[in-house]
Amino acid sequence: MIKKIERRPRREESLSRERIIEASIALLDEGGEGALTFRSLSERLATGPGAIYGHIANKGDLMAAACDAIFQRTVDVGVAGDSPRDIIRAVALAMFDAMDAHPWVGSALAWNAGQLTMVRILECLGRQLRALGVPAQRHWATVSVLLNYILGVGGQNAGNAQAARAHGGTGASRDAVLGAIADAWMRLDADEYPFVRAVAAQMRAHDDRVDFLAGINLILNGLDAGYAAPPIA
Amino acid sequence: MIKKIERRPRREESLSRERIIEASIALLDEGGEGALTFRSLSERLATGPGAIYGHIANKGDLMAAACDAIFQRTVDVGVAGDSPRDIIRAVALAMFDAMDAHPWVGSALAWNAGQLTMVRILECLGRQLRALGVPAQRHWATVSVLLNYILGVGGQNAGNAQAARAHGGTGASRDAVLGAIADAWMRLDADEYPFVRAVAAQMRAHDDRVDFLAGINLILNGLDAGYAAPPIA
DNA sequence: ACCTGAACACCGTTCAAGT
DNA sequence: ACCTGAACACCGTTCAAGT
Repeated sequence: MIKKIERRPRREESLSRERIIEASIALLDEGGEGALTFRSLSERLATGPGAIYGHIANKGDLMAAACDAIFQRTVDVGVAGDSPRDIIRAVALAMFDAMDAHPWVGSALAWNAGQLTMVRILECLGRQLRALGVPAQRHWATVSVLLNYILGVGGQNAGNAQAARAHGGTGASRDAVLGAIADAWMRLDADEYPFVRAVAAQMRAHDDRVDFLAGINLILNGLDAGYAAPPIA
Repeated sequence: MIKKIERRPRREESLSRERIIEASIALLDEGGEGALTFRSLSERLATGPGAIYGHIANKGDLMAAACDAIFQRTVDVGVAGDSPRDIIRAVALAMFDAMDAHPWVGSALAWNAGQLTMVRILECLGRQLRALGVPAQRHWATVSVLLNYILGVGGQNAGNAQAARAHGGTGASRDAVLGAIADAWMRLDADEYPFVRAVAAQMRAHDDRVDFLAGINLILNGLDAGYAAPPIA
């Protein structure tokens, strides 16, 4: 008799929190926020809707865990040797890219200060601020400005992605949405809305990532001038 | 016979878009995001769920209109004679206060560039940037930084309000939530998370409105230094 | 102990039927 | 023309019943 190697059949990897989160991310990436359902999820996992509750508390918990998984490696992008400003820019861009690739993250992302990932990002950004010489009593206010800006852009991106999805496919529909807005702006009254009319062309052609980085730089530049109300213009 | 003045009975103000939006805002203020339902709304308006669709397209439209109504007067806060920076601060604070008083606005607020209110805010902020001497080719990038920051803070406030509502009433529960987070931060590993531990106390005691204004000032200060990557630290 | 899936109490939206 | 409200196709969540 041929000696069969004792390789236990290793049954179809059983239900686990990781497998649930992995499947959730796949569903969200494929179909957007509305595509994650306890029914669609349990179908993909070949189980019943109730089984999921053995591993996660509720849908909010599930969404938070999925966001956490997306941000998992975001903090490690800072290469040793870079300046504090470079590290902040790198981490911010990594967060932007993650939220750009998975737009549903932006809308589901409240502070979630309980999640360890957010704490890790906070720690990373905070250390750079310390290295930049931000005085200790302003540490909290300063990191929270950075994080609020980053998460705010993510949330707006999420809204845009949802609008683009509603108006059509994934590719050129963003241009179509932006173009329609720009056209509407051009039709506004010239006396009442001169600025919006003038800025419409820039809006139509803008690059989200470039503008995002410009905002980070603006905040970093502002650090040098401190928090006091600036001199009267 | 007494001459009755021809004052037509003016039947119980009939269903209208304004009345629907007004009732929606009341429901959202009283019970948060989950309290607005076509059933709860139609009950309050003493009608059937279907009647509402005669005046609004769908729930997204309803939420957008409610947000719009909240921001209606936000732009008029700038008093003539104030400096551009003062006007920007005043408008930003007015938006913060509106989103603070109606936390559901923050989470429902995507760009919504179609809404006239958002265009008006854009126009107001943009004019001040022009007055501050921001070069024309940077107009769009700069207003979008301001707006993304403002809307981002609003979104985070919305998340906090929802968390506070879940954990208890309205008053001291915010302190409880913040306190619980700060306590958790204090228990983190001292070698791995020195910054987060050190900043926990500030976080516990922070004032959202003060920090928000600090962020606006940071951005305004950054304007003077331009958009180029700052010198290596 | 863990999975199953019918059942419950909702939800947004529609539409024949009324007035 | 406009309102009505039952009905439809969902949703998150629960829980007796199975294995």
